[in-house]
Amino acid sequence: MLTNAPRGTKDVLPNQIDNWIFIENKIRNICKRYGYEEIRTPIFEHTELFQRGIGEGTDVVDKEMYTFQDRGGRSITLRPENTASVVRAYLQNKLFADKSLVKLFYTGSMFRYDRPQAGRLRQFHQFGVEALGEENPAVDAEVIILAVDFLKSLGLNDLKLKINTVGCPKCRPVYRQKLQHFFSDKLDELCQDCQTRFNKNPLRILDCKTDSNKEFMADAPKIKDCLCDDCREHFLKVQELLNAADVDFVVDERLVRGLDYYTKTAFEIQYQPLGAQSAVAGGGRYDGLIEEIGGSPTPAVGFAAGIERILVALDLQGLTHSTDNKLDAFIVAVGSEAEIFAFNLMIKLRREGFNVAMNFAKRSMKAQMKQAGKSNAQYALIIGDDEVKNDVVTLKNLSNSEQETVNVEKLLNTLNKQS
RNA sequence: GCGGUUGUGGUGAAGCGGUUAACACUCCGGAUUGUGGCUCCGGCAUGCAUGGGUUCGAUCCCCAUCAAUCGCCCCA
Repeated sequence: MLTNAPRGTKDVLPNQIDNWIFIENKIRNICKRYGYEEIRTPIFEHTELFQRGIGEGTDVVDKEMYTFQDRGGRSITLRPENTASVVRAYLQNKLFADKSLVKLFYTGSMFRYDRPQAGRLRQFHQFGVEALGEENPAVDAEVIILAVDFLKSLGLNDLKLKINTVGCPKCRPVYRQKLQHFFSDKLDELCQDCQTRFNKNPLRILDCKTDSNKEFMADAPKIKDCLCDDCREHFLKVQELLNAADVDFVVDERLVRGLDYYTKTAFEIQYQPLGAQSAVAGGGRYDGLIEEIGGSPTPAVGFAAGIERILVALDLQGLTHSTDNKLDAFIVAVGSEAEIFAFNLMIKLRREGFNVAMNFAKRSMKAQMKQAGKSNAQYALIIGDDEVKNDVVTLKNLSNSEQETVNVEKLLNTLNKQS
């Protein structure tokens, strides 16, 4: 057990790091272009922040949070998502004072006590964006387009953008009620899960895998028939802007977000080959959250994307990245005097800016040469008694096997010419 | 939280209730004196996720635990 990482956690090993850096670079790059600034919030917060922000009754809050008492008796929770924290930071630091629209992005670890499976971890990483302070649907569109452009810039194909509107506190309750009314006499025809959804979140019944193809579903009330004027116009405007920007999307009336704070626009980007965990990014507008957390009413939009899922998707598409850090030279040293000479030379060369390595295991010359060959170095620098005596090194070009004996000055010249 | 499948060395893996746990790759060593990439030779699991149990005997059977994976749920 000692040698096993806790369930649902993963080491990112050196051979994977280049993929992460590739993604992180794309994130910084696109956020800069779109005018989003990076923010880093604590990895844990007061439990109450998430309870209030995400909402009691949601799965995330009810059964997926890593919550514990710290030594001072406070209830602390490892963040299951970052929107609530960003909003908290926005309020605490009065970022709203600087400008009316504050645009932020983040990346980092999130924690959810879920049953792990492919693309679902207990510690996972999200990249997300939050635009706080503007109700204009153009911001919804901007955020969605940013997400799409980001994923495309990674080289992903076959992405599917789904959008919907979930209404606002004015019209959603109306819809909710209509749904409940509609299903009230069909309860016994619904599956177990849907019977609990009936009270908890009737919108989800529409999305149920087992029930959604039942005949009467077609007659279920549609949200678009219940929207208030404001929400309807908002949604149309978002679609208009997406069309204008040449972003393909489908309106999916069954798309419902699991977190309480969403209003109006909801969207999700799927990468189908991922299977059950196909959502690589999801988000929407949350005009009520900031007030819920104690600020003055402030509209906002955002999304989050799952880095690990993106990595799986990249892998499925064969888009792996590696930047091999090629060695300029590998030093082969035989004998204890030569070893010291070689070590000093290695340090000197590194200080000159070269990428140099040597073997510390006192292995045979043959073995060291083998290692030099495998290291992909340009040159092997061979140092034995003779070289030490004459203060020179034998420089062997590993690709054409030519070698010559040179002094350190000449060595620097040759290496410089190469790089 | 529920259900299915799986778990053999650094890796990919074969294997059977009974004793040297195939094979390939990687890795390590060697093929005369200070030289790699090819070739050849040799070495590398007292151990078959962990802990119990059944049995004369278990890596192969049973149970539990842990983990991975797939689906449900949820979501990124």
